[in-house]
Amino acid sequence: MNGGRSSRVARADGVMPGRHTPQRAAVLRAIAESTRFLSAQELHARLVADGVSIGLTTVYRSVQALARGGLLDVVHDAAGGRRYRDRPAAGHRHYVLCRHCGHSQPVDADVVEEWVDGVAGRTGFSAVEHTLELTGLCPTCTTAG
Amino acid sequence: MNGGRSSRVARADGVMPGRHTPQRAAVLRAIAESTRFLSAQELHARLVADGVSIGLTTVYRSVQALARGGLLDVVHDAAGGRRYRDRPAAGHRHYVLCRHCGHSQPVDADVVEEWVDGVAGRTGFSAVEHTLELTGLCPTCTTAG
DNA sequence: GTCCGTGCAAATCTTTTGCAAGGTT
DNA sequence: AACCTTGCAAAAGATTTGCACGGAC
Repeated sequence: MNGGRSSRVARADGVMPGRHTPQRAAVLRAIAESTRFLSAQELHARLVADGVSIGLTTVYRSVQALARGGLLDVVHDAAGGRRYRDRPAAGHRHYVLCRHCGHSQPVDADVVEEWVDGVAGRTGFSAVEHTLELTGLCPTCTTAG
Repeated sequence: MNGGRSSRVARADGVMPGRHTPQRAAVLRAIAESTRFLSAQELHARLVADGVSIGLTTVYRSVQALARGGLLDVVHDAAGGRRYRDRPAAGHRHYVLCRHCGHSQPVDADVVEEWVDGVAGRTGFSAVEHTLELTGLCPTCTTAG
């Protein structure tokens, strides 16, 4: 999907920094294909199941780099582990995750963003950053009961 | 587990599930005394430093029970670990944490709560729950920094 | 050719569990 | 006396790191 042939740091291309390797391409692809937040372990299992030869360590390092670069969004699961999902567009996005099937759906959180901007002024804190995680039961799982 | 049994000793500062022991009282006291979110390990270190005889396991079990009972609020630190703080009043509260000194300050998030209520209707998800964490630099650290 | 990415094993770290002893009610 | 809580040691996991090799540029 990306024609990332440029030397490096092809941000506009949506490619991770660093060299182009089959493993990284696979991680990127696997993440882009899921609407669920996946843990590094799940991601690794998926890749291996798909016949990709990749080590768990590499998956960890990949998602780490991608998250650092802002290409992935991260949430914490109940156990405290990290789960990743590709970030649909530039900027900060929030999601509702289904507690039952794991499906995630972006939600428009402009109201929250604005509120957060105001927090700085109201509290005296500076450089305020935020994390917002929503969970629930998706329409399908709600119906299926 | 806990489950609101008939506890004869209703404490002035909150209901401690289960029996009344010196260790639990100490955990409760230590948590109530701090405006910082503390990890189980930090809490344990503090207690021991204060001369309280208590095991790390007990601290873990205590915060676990307290959080489950809604007496503590929880956040995740950068490493994914859990940190606890007493919940100032009934209901759900949110805070801004100082990334430098760890101090935390409750913020009024009614706007967000209302927005969250609307998310269910807008997305089709049901039983929506949320987690909101804010970090920044507190006034003191902003000035000093 | 150089440097970076990979991957295995081992190391770390946080949190949980088994179980016997002691405290509470 | 009955049952719960404690706490040590060990277990269970998740994530990171050391190091040597192979591929990317």
